[in-house]
Amino acid sequence: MGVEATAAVTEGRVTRRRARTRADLLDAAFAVFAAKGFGRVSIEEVCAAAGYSRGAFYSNFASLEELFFALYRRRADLIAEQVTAALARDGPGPGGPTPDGAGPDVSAAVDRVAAVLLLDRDWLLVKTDFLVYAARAPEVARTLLEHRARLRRAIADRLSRAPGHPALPAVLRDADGAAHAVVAAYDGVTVQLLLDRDVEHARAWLGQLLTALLTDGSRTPE
Amino acid sequence: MGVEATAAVTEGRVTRRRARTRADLLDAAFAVFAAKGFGRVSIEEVCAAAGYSRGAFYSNFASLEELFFALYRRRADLIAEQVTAALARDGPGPGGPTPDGAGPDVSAAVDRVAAVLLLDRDWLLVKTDFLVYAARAPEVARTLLEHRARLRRAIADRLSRAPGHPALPAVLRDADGAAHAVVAAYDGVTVQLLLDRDVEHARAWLGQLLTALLTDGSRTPE
DNA sequence: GTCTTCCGATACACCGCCGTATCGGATACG
DNA sequence: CGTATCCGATACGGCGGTGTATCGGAAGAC
Repeated sequence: MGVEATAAVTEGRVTRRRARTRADLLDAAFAVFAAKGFGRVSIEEVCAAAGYSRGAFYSNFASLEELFFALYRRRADLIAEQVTAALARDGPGPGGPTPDGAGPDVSAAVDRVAAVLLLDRDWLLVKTDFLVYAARAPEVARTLLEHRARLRRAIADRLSRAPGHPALPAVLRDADGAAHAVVAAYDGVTVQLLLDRDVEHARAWLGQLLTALLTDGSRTPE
Repeated sequence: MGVEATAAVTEGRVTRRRARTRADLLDAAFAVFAAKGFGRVSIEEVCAAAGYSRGAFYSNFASLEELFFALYRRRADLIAEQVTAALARDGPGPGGPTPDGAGPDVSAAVDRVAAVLLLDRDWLLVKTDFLVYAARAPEVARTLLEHRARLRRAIADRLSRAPGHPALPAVLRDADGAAHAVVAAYDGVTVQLLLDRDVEHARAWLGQLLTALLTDGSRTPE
């Protein structure tokens, strides 16, 4: 993202050192949050991990929550980008056009998306912390809901653009319903993955689930 | 489980007042945890909410985590009981034998289970806190995984006992796979419910999801 | 190169909470 | 009803973290 750079340029004065420290703090915070969980982390710990003093922290953030939000937003936007990219990049590529039988090339897209979403355990941990936080703070929940809605829209778009999408089971009314289902499946698999730490299994399992959801149940991929 | 009661009887002395205090502390802790989240709660807060001093706490628990575990176990066992009960109580009851077309009377069982599982928001909050905790503590995760496995077994049993279970989509290999899917769907819906607080929607949505998963996709319930 | 501006390190006062030790009163038992 | 036992309230010392105010030094402007 060039956001920071442009901001640095446009914001009149400030920058360079400051941007660096801020980024360092965010990175360190991510690691610490992932390891111990937000709510078990003190400002001092973050500063220590980043190699700065508390003065630096208070100069950049008003509270630990503010940092947490910034951290989440940064990463969430990045992931969203990657997902939409993974959804966009398709069509009959050089690798061969949808050789599988489980549906249109939706299956390939599913695999790519699953790879992006389930890759980073630390992110899943932090994300779940954020969920727990949002569950008790309605305004924060709004943010998260909007983010999820954005993702769903991307998925729904992709699904309705798919060649064979009439294969959708009737219970999920439209592409939007299907997108809801995809997100739910993703969340469900995430929970299991957080507990058993078996990424391979999770990925395969998510694939199966999505296949079961998105394709006509009468199909048998084998 | 009658563990507490038997323990009280068999453990020679102690009891009455003590059991009361312990129960009070657990109840108060549940409320406080649900409201603020484990990790944002101090021992003092729990004691204050329960109307006891810290001395009472340390006389009954060694740490806040110990209380948290006891609390979770108590409630989780209770829920598990209710779920298995909801699964067991079926067959063509007085209300009419499975008038719907979405599958065997599995559908009715699904509704009952969904009612039990999604009813209490406070429990969902505490449960998610516990998940987050377990995600970072492998031994705790083991406990949770076993609990989930128990639930899955009950579900799988119920599914394989169902009249029309050949309707299962082929992607979910067997009844156990289907049970996995059910749990995943439940977890997914839980996440959404935690954010939007729409219980009605969640219940209906879980029903749809499970129907889409468990019945042949070619079916159209209308 | 100087000067201004800004950033982050240090020092300080403070508070909340923890864990323990002690003690008075409640509780069960004979 | 007396007594031994247990339980929980209170008091204490201490630690860790917070937020602020001050100051020295780096970074950019000219």
